Amino acid sequence: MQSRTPATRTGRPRSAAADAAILAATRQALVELGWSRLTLGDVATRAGVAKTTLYRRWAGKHELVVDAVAELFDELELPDRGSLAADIEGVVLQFAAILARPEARSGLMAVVAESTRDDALRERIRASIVDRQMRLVLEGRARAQCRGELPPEPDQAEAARTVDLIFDMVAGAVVHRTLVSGKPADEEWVRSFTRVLLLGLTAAPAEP
Amino acid sequence: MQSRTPATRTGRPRSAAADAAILAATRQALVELGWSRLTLGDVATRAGVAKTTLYRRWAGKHELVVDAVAELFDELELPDRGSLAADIEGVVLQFAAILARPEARSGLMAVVAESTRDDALRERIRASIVDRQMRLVLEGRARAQCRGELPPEPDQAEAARTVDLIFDMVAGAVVHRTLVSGKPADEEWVRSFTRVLLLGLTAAPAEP
Amino acid sequence: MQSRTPATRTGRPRSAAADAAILAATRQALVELGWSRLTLGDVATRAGVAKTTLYRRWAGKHELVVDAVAELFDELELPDRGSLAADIEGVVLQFAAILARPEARSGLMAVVAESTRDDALRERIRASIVDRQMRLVLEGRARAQCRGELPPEPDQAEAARTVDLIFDMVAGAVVHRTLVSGKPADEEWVRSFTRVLLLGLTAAPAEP
Amino acid sequence: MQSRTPATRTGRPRSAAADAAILAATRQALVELGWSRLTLGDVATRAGVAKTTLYRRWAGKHELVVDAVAELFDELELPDRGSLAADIEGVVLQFAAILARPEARSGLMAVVAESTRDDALRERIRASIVDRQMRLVLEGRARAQCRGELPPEPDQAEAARTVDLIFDMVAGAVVHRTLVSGKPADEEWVRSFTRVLLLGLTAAPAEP
DNA sequence: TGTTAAACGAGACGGTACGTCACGTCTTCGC
DNA sequence: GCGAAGACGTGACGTACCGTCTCGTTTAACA
Repeated sequence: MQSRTPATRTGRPRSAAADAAILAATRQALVELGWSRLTLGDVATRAGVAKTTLYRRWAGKHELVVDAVAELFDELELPDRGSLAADIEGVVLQFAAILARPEARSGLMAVVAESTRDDALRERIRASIVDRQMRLVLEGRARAQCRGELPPEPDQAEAARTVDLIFDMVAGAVVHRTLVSGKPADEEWVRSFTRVLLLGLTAAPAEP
Repeated sequence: MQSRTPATRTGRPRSAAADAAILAATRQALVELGWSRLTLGDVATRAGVAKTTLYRRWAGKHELVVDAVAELFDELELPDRGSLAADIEGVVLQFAAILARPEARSGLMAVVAESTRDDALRERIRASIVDRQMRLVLEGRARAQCRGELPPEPDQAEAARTVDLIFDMVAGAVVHRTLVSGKPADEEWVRSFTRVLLLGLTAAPAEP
Repeated sequence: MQSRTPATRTGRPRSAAADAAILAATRQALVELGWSRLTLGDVATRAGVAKTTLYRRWAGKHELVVDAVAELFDELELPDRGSLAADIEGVVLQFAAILARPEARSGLMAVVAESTRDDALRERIRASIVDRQMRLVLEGRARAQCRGELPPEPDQAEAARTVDLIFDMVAGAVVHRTLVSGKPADEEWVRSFTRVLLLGLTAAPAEP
Repeated sequence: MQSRTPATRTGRPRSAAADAAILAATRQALVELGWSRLTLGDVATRAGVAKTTLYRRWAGKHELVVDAVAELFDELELPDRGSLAADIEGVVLQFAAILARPEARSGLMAVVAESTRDDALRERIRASIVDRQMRLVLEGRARAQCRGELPPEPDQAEAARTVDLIFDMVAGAVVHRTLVSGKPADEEWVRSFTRVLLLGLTAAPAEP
């Protein structure tokens, strides 16, 4: 998670249990207190761990919360629901369900806000959170192409741009609906959204 | 801005110049320091104002930044560009230009993050920022209906839902593109986005 | 005490009561905890004062304790007891009484220890504590010369050296007896000490 | 402190070397950092020893420093210089030379300070440091009595009191001169001091 | 034109959390 | 089976901002 290279052989090894306890405590604190009132001292106490142990593993509040929130997105999956529309609706609903949880709501936007000034943090978010979501988009597209619902992309670069666009549209719409408009991304909304998106992607462009 | 009712007659009136100076100083500090390193003491110093004066007008960092950022959205306009597509492209580009400015990037997501736990703040954001944007969507739709590009909406509630959906899709996509993906919402991207959105909306059958 | 020049006119003035409360709390903590277990946070709490207030006035534990202990020496006086021997015995007993108090014992040697590496601290100790004691030696000598018990000193430099010597002998003996040997400098000991000292001084021929 | 020669004794041949290395490292750290900045982790590193090893042998910083400083006083000797005055001058100069060394200055007063609250520490200091010095006083008195410079003491208790007094006067004066007044106990000062002391002890008491 | 009451700058105040440091204890593994 | 390496819980450190509170001083509307 945070230690890329073990590097050392000697000495007492770091407690793996501590990592899990800290991340769980972080999520719990996010639920109860929200981002701005969450303190690392409190997280350490909840985890039954010393503050120093926490600082040995994470550089600060932002990094810690990225890792704690990232674990929430582990549950995102893309079971085959039979059609592209159903697949999209399914994954959007899953995504909305995660964003409906207070531990995600409180922390996610805060770390994104900070990432506009901290490239390392942005990279960490990309690797831990965004890529997890992006993978589903790629998977869904491949599956739809297998089914023949989408034509195979001849142009590699154009394909990447399209995937980016779709990803920003999907994730952006759900995030905005949930966190800015403050309304639930429920089944009805998801169905409307999916219809517009899919139609926009598959209908023949009536360009002049 | 923040004082609904002056209520008093006597005494020295509040300096209007101080308000402007404080908001300008806030934006300057956002540019230089970002949200997390911005302090109210520093803002007061930059504005040539005592901390007390600042606290007399705003309850805290979040409220202050909402107002400071909100002013950036005053410049959003919807000149008639001749077609719905052109109108959308125009306003999305304007929106993207604002989000590209560091004083907006740094602060916007932070207050949105906090608003997930603070209803008064959410309401303030809605009134100061979101409504300014939503108005353009309504205006654009009305203009498109005048032009005959869109059919008049018979169902009031359905119309409101559609406007909400469009708004979340537009704002969400631009925000996600700019702040999460970290890529510019340039003309090419905006054209692609607009094509998909418009196609999805206009080709949409009134499916049950 | 610590602020030589008030320097400013504007702003909220510092609380004089806080100073007194902090120094009293420091002495109380010295009594209960001793030097090494005394913490500034605890002192602040005892004084009913924020830690920051304490740090605004003193640079650290050493400086604070110097001032707190120095006040103990304010009570040193030299009433005329009729003879040089009686004067010396009186002041040595006073000095011993102060060193017998736990708030002095705990702190005094600690700051002296630190002063061997910190010239500013040494100077502060000299000004706050040592000079208070030295003044008594000078006063006692002057009074003895008035009485005719001691001859007037013709050589200025020699006189200074003698005063320094006497001071180191008096203060050193009492401190060593009390803090190193750990035995009380009671009346009997003081009488013996005074006899030796006085005999050594008055019988001393002006040997080259 | 690795022993190059294996010396395949399956006992602990390193133990003695480690002790010496740790004490030497302690003194070196005292010189470079002084008491308050000396840390046991640093001492262990300097000695090429694990912190664990250090804690197995000493209970803490105070105990360690007592032992490290005590070794400095091993060099105190009392060669026969022919007269009581010369003997005193000699030993006082030796004592002053030790107190002039930074490893003694920094540590000695600190442990004395702590010993005012810690009886075990006081006892350790007495046994390791004070008795070493006291022995010289006893030795000097015995030698002076052999020479006939001092009369034999008939009263045992009175004799002990006198020795204590002399010891406190000698050690106290040198310590105070060196560490509090911050001036060197050089030959001139020592000669003056010895003259006063000796005259005070040997002259006939002119008591009324 | 003088009163007067609020707003102003300055900055000290009681707090809270920060991130660091050293302590003294405890694992783990290598020699 | 020591002993180095180092992670651990603990707790104090000194700092930075917070938001509040005096102060003494403008300053503009009212009298």
